[in-house]
Formats: sequence, structure tokens, C-alpha cells
Amino acid sequence: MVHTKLSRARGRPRLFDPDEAVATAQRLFHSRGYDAVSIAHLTQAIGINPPSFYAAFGSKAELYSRILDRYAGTGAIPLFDLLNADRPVAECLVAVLEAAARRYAADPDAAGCLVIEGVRCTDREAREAAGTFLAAAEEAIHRFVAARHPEQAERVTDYMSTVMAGLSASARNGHDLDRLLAAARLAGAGLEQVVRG
Amino acid sequence: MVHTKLSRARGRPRLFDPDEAVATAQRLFHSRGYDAVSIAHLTQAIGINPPSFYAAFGSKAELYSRILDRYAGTGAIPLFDLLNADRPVAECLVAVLEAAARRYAADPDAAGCLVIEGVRCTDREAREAAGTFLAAAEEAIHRFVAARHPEQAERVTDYMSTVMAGLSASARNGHDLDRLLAAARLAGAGLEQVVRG
DNA sequence: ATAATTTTGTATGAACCACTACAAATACCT
DNA sequence: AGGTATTTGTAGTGGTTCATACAAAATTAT
Repeated sequence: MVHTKLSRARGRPRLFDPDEAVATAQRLFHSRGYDAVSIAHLTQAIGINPPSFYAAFGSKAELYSRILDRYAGTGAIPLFDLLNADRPVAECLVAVLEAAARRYAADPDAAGCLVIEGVRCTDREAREAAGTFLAAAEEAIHRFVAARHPEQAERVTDYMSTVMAGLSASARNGHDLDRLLAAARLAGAGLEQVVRG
Repeated sequence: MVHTKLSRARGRPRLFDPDEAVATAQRLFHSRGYDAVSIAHLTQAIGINPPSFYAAFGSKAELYSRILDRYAGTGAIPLFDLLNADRPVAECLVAVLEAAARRYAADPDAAGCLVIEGVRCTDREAREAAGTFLAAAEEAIHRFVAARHPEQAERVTDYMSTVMAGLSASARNGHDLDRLLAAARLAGAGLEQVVRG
């Protein structure tokens, strides 16, 4: 039995578009941070009542988790593209830092990284969901560096985490693209000393 | 009319030591962050009831502000000592980064910088209080750099802010002293390229 | 038409939040 | 002893948090 989108579901139809609602919620979470966004804010922004919200998304943390998945395709840094390149390691890593600067400053009303900021929130469930994504990103960087500079992999991965967290914080402190890019490039200078190949 | 500490105050005496209470509160705020600490947590940790708390400290945000003052003398980086030295600029700045790494990792249960993390909290009043201290630190760094490298001052100050925010975040993510120090030194390499003198 | 299914809006529950009114208690001052 | 000043504990205030119970509404299936 295959359900196509053409054959409508059985009960009363939804009055809102869940995908659109997720996009709205993503903007809210990214702009104000997980803790500062209440169910009341979300339902009001989406234009629905709490029961519709819970029926569609389960809970605030579940919706957030779903948004993190979506973020990977819409707002996060394309790590695999940037790190699979055939260029020198340091060059790739600097490209990641510059991409981070660009993403984090792209929308002044949703500055910084949704994941990096998410791991600082008060809710355990949401924090752990963001932590999973952060760990995956760190592992991708670690693997990339370890392939050619195994001795430096941990140190460089830590450094990348630190700089990206710093860039996200500075973006949320209002630094614009130019300032963020300058900081990313200065940070890149540290990299080129360690991984020359 | 001078009141000495020897002549006791008039009414019923306090059953708790306000300084001790402030220290307890500082530990709580630093460990869990401003948002995650409730009045109930504070009063319970101090061992008093809410009315005593409000009589002594005014409000949660007021207490936090008082703690930030205290933090400057107990947990913050001695910027003026480190930057007034007669050594090369880059050397001083790296010393600041290393001092930050040490402070941020010193107590695993109160990791990171109270000020840097404070500016991310949900409460406007507390956020602005922390912001004042952060701005003062940034101004101190800017002035120090501008004295000898006026062209680089803004860029270097932004970079310092970014790296220190990153170190604080990494500390809160559980990185220990060694990892933080390694990141601080890698970041220092970027500095030495820009401010050689 | 009737049953089954799903969403909707209203209205609310239970737990927490920062904060306080009030009277009893405990000190100093005269 | 009596008056004044301050802190104390009890017991709340009103507001916000996330989440739900319930019945009416709107659709498909039979």
C-alpha cells in the first residue's frame, strides 16, 4: 500500500504547511536562541494553537531536532564539499573558516551557528541534539586532517572548534562580514604553521 | 557620623554572611550560567529564604552585577598586568590568551569566562551588565595594540575577542587545560604575523 | 447517510518563575 | 522596660513555562 501525496489523508485537512512552519521556527530559534523561544512565540509566529503544534511536532525539543536536520541542508557549512577538495590541508581548513564567517554573518537577524549556539542552551534534550551535530562536524574535520597529518589532527580539530565557536560568538555580538572574515584569516595563519602540506 | 564594623547595626542580626553568599552565587552562575540558575537554587544554596535574598541583594540581576565586580578581582584575567608589560605586543597578547586558557580550564565545574558567557543570557539587564565588562576588556586590548600598531588595532582586537570567546566555549565543552593551551598557542601564531614589533 | 479519522479551537493543568506582604523574632538605643 | 530598626520564616502573589483534555469541525471511506 503506497500513499502518494495526491491521495489526500483521511481526516480534517491541516490549515497550515508544516514545512513552512518549520522554516518559521528555524528563523526564530536562530534569531533568539532555543531558550528564549517559547511555545507561545512559536505558535503565534506559525499562526496555530498549541494542540496543532504538539500534534505536528511532538514537542519543542523534537521540533528543534528536526530543524537541526534541516539546517544541515540550508544554513550549515558544506564541510564535505570543502574538505574533500584536492587542495592543501591548510587551504581547505581556511576555506572552512571563511565559509563559517560568511554563513554566520549572512543574516544579521540570525547570526552565528545554530548548532554551536544550541549546545549552550538550558534544555538537556535540545543541547544533546545539537551536540550530536557538533560532534559529527568535529569528526569530519578530524578525519580530514588525520589522513595527512595524523600527529596534528587532535590539536588542529580543537583549534577549528575553538575558532568557529569564537566566530559564532562574535557574529552574535554584532560583528559584520568584514570583521568576521578578517578574524577567520588571522586564525588561518595559525593553521598554516602547523599543517604546511 | 562614622559607622565602624565594631558597632553592630541596630535591628535583628543577619544569620548569613553576605560575602559568603555572593561567593556561593558566583559559583552557581559560573557553573550553570545565569539563565539556568533560579532564585530557588540561589536561596537554597545560600541557605536563606527569598525575602532575605531580596533584602540583601535587590534582585537576581543586581546580584549578578555585584558578582561581575567581584569576578574582576577573583576569576577574570589580569589584563592590565599582562598588557602593561614592556615586552613585544604579540608576546603580551599571547600571554593574555594563555592566561585565558588557564583561567577557563582552572575549575572544570565553572568552566569558561563568566563575562563572555554572561553576554549570551536571556535576561536583558544581566546581559547588559556583562556587556559593559566585555566592552571594557576589549577597549583595554584595543588601546594597548593601538599604541604601537594603530593600523592593526581593530583587527587584532576583534581577533582577540573571537579567540577568547572560542576558548571559553571550548572550556565549557569540556576541553581541559592542555587542549585549551594548545589552541591558545595556535591562535597566537596568527598574531605574531600581524604585530611583529 | 453513517462511520471513521484527523485537525481545530477553547480552555486549562501542573510546575516553575521572579518577587513580596506580613507578622513574629531579635537586636540596639534611650 | 519601651521604642525603634532590621531580619526572619510563612505563605503567598501574579505571571510564564510546556503540555493536554475535550468536543466541535471537516474531511474520506463505506
